[in-house]
Amino acid sequence: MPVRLRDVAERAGVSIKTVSNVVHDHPYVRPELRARVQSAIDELGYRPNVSARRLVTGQTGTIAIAVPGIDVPYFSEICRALDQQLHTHDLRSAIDQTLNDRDAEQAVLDQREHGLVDGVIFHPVALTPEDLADRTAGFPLVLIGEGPSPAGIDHVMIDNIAAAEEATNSLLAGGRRRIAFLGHNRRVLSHTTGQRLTGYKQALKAAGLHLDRRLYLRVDDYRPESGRLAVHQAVERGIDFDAIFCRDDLLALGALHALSQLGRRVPEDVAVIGWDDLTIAEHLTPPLSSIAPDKEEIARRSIRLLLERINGYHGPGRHEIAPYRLMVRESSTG
Amino acid sequence: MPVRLRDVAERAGVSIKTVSNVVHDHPYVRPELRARVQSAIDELGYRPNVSARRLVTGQTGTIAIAVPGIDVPYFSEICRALDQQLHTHDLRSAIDQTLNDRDAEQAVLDQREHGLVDGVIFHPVALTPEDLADRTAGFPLVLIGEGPSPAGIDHVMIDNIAAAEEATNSLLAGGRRRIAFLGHNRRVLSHTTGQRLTGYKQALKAAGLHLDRRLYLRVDDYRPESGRLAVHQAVERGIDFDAIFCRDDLLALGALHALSQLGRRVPEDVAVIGWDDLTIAEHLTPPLSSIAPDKEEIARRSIRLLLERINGYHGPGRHEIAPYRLMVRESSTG
DNA sequence: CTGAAAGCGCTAACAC
DNA sequence: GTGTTAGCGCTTTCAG
Repeated sequence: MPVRLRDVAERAGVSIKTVSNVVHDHPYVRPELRARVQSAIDELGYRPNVSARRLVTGQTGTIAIAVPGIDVPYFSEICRALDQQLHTHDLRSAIDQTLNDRDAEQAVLDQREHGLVDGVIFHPVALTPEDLADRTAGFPLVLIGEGPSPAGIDHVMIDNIAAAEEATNSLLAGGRRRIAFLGHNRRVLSHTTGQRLTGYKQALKAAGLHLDRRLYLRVDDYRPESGRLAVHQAVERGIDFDAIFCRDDLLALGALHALSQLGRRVPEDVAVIGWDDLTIAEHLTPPLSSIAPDKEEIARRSIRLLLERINGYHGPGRHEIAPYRLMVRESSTG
Repeated sequence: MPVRLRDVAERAGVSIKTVSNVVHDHPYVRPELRARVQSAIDELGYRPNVSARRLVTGQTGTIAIAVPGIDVPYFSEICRALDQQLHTHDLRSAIDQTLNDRDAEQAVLDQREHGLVDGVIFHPVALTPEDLADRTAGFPLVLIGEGPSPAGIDHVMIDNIAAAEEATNSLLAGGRRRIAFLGHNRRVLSHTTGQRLTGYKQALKAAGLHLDRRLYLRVDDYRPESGRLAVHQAVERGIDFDAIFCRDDLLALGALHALSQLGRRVPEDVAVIGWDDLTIAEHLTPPLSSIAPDKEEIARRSIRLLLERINGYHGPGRHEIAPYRLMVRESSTG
């Protein structure tokens, strides 16, 4: 049923090779022949069979992007950037959701199947450093995010500690002294949260403030609702704060919601800073200050590193730091 | 370099077929042999080659999902639902961004390459009815969204007119009389906007209100910033309104932002209703009322229709209406 | 129950 | 410049 190269060749009265040359825009095909072949292609509606091509070339032209959840805005935005940039390299993306599941993350390391993609850009969250170290080496892989990064593997991230310190400092500069940290994990501290918390602590320490662990507002996950509840609970317990530094914008959204419900004005009574600078951040009420990782740059660098691996680089793991900016908006001003 | 079936066969001292049987969990393989083969697989680290398998079976086990933008929250949420449900069918998804580009949408209809996916679930926005009608028939395709739906093609959507009417009615029931419609297109009216506008008009007409075209707040695109600007402009022009029915939640976000900047209270001065019921909607300030399309059901139905096509159904196009709910929250209450 | 062999559609040497 | 042909790794009849 499907039209093959051979069918086109017969129709045009040429050899398979000539058709292939036309399909691949090979130069040195007599214009007359080219035209004849092209019309045979059009008439027959020929479509190259990707699987056959992949089988023989061993290349798929596809890069896997593995993230915890495609509908988590930060990852949606990262995926959009990666996908778009991959297209400029004539590559396509294949997005994988790991849903915070360790087995699913193991599966992306394992590459249980061969010939599906040429490499993978991976934001792990559930894997341990050992998991990563154990991986079957060789397959082109670049890690993004704040997870563990064993020696041999390329990694792109922003400087979370510095960014958290800067955010906290801007709160301190605004005269805030009781700064809560929203997003401490109720169970094990995640890599991401840990680094942001470290920056927060460093800033407080540098300012000569003592650390009040009651200001760690804990959550089980990073849904806005969890942020909202955590802030309510803190207030119920009589914990006093004049600012909240949030682990990410989604928790910050929940915090804003809670503060509004509690009748606390933002930023007058409580200043709020988030992280990720989601597209929606500047339109929240009030517009949300946020750490803005340079997502385009994260995408650009991880693609570059991966392509080098695919093209044969076998050296040691590279560790790249992408830029970020602190976007100061109304939620933390004044 | 890569380990092939043959390598495993040699190592285990059996034929290729036997290895294949083990890989596919074929019954009737002597346990002893199975064990021997399995350990050869493990020792060698055998990974089946997907391209080869696809070439011979003609199946990819992959469904394309084509949407305008993967970082537009509504589509992220749809993609998440589709991807997750496809996994329960042992299918994987391949997400395509068309970026509102007609050529890119044409390309998904065209399927310029063969053997990449077994079918596609497609939310077009830029295609004309003729484009759709002209498509090379035969390839399994299901449309979602409010775009044109020519006779032969399966389509899943919600009843936009009824939903818009219901939303508008709830505003009317709250005593609102000057209800603006935010999201009218400055140039050509999109299918989606058109249907929602129709429902809005019908509700006003049924209530005996006359239509004031000055209440159509126009935009060039659906970014929050466009919604914010449109509301500012309306106020500057002295247009008076006590409610805004928004084409979608992102525009509604911009509207809330504008109203906050203008010092108009929501819902006291102006009630607001959005559309899509994004995850963030219930956490906005104030929580946003919204039409909630049943995304899981949209995913479920479109997958079902597509699988039927893939499994040989060649009948006429089906048109399915998925349910929706009006989520009434603070932004439109009182 | 296991083995041998044909061929999926394409690419790329290698001739001509 | 164009044609011939040998595989890429796997599935799948069909024998045994």
